[in-house]
Amino acid sequence: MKITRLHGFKDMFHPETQRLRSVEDTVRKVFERFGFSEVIIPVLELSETYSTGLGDTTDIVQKEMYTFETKGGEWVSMRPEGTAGVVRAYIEHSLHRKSPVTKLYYSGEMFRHEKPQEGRQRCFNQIGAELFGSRDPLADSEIIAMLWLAVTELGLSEHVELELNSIGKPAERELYKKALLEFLSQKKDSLCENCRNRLTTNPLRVLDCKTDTCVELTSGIPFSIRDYLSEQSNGHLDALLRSLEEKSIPHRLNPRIVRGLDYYTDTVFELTTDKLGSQNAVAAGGRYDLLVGRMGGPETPAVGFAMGLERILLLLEKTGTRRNSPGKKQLVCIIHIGDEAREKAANIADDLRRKGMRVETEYENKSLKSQMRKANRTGAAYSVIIGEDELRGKVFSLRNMKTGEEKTIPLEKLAALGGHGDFRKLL
RNA sequence: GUGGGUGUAGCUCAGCCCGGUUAGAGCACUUGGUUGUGGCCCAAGAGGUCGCCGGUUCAAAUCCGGUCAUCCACCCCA
Repeated sequence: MKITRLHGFKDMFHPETQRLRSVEDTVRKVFERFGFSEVIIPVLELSETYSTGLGDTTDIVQKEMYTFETKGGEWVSMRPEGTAGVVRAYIEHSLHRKSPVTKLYYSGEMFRHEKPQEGRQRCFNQIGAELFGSRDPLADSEIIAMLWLAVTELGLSEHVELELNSIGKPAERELYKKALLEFLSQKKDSLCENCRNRLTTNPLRVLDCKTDTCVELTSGIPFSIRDYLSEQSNGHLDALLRSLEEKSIPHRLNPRIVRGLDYYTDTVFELTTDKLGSQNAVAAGGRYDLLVGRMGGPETPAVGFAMGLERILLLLEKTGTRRNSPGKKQLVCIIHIGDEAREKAANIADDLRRKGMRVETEYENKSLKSQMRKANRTGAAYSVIIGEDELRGKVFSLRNMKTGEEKTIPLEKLAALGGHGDFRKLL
């Protein structure tokens, strides 16, 4: 039996790894412009970090976490998302004492035991940001502005939509939920089977259903969550909307948005696309004013979001969005003929690499033709050829692979080549 | 957890319905096309337990059953 990777896990190789890192880098730089600094936290935490953080009843905690007992008898879980761990670290290091506002971002792999499908893996990368210490709507607005700038710099702003909503405080939400339940129960028969179950599990989710009859039914609801929000929550939402208008950030108020995590209060938002099938969210977040307190820290308001890097990659691919890649250094291939030349080639390669150049050479004796083919295939800009003739004359042949131009040059010139090793000057 | 699709060379796939000699193609790889020069072209070569197990049959990649893997969709989510 061959050993294979775990179901739902992916190996990633060259051009893709580069694309992912470049997306990550772009986003990271935007975050830093907003004054966020990176936090690196463990992939493994005590399970209660997530059960109290995300809520016992959430799907993530109930059935999607990789949880196991350590030899020491502790129950631990692989992180299914970033916020809970960042909050734990925020509390553990008493960051609230160091500064009234703390802005942190993280990037890394998350683990969820879900059924994999397009745009959904059991291990995926998220980059996310959390702002602690402000309950002002301007903080929400800044977080959203940062997300928007990130997708703009990624070239994706045309392909995504920013949807937001307020789900108020738990007590307000409960009232709304109750009213919703009452309304929906009366029309139970026109709901899809799923939604009939949701009535007992999570009535808010019915709003999210895509079934035609459910959409029709829910769009006829004569009241909205805003009717149940406190003056403060409504004011918060209004102020946020106003700020987004002023920053000209396109957005859509969508009263149907509900989030899967318990910790959100007031603002929730999603960055969605219609180009990834049912995996339509590429980033999501919101405000969570109660979480720090709930996890044992001082009452601290906070807002944040996370972005799925693989989904961003998929979206870039599907929309044919070109990103200018950082551009690799030009490659030089050292080609050798004969044992003596082979060793010489190894030394020249080493020398040029110390000078900062990108250099390839063949380890074994191969024909000139095959080495040239390889140089061509790997996209070398120049070839340095060391054969018996060159060795005897203490020279090397330098070939420009694009033009085919070739010249014989004394070896000392190679040694005297400056830091950048500009071969153009030699030709 | 539920439903559907697909498993044949490193990759993308044909062949399967209508069982039958050494299981194919393209790409990639290796070597060569007269002495030490790449790209195009040409030739040769290497590479496969036809996912696995069992059944039917004189004979199975092909038919049947099971199993595993993977993908897609639902659920949920980034």
